Amino acid sequence: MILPRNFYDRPTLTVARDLLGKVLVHRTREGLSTGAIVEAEAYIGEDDPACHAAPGPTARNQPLYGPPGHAYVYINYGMHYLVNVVTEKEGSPAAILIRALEPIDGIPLMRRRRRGTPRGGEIPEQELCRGPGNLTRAMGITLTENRADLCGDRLYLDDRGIQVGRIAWSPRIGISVGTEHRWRCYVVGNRAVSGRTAATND
DNA sequence: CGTTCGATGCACT
DNA sequence: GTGCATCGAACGT
Repeated sequence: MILPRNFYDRPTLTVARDLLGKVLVHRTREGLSTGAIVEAEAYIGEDDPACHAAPGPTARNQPLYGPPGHAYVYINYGMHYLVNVVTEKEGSPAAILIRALEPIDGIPLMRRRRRGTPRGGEIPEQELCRGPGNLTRAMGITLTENRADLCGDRLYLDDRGIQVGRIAWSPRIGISVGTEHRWRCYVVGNRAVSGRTAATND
């Protein structure tokens, strides 16, 4: 079942928790690729210094201010695409960064997409979508998907009734401000979760 | 095992 | 001009 718009129109931390175990689906001309979300981070409002909405509305962060249930994709470090799902009602900027997936469908396609990057051909399955930059690469998500309606039929989230194990919360990864919030949630012990060497797991 | 550091493009000040 | 919501190669232990 495709998640309806009202799934996203709720408090962001609640949506983040409920995202774990849901299946991200991307249909392209190349084929279908899907994976279960095992790690996500919330970015909430202009008062969150790590949120792209912190400076107020700009050209880039416009999707954050838009209606829930849309994708917000941007370029990070000049070479990685990062994908978020927009939450909360229009005008209240918040989103959830998808940080890791457990691959389900289209694994050969994921491998092909990551080929050409270092280690492309021989990546273990559990590492294909480990990390926000890696998963967009494997899923074929680029700026073309920015603002995509997640209630459409190209890029969406599917509830397949997957039960995840224990969930934990930690500070968000890779930021220098807003570290007081434990707004990163993940499936404890899952091999596809990023940040494995840090004290940010368990 | 651990840490450091370069790549690389663009939004924003 | 500055600073990234990253990744992985290259080192050191």
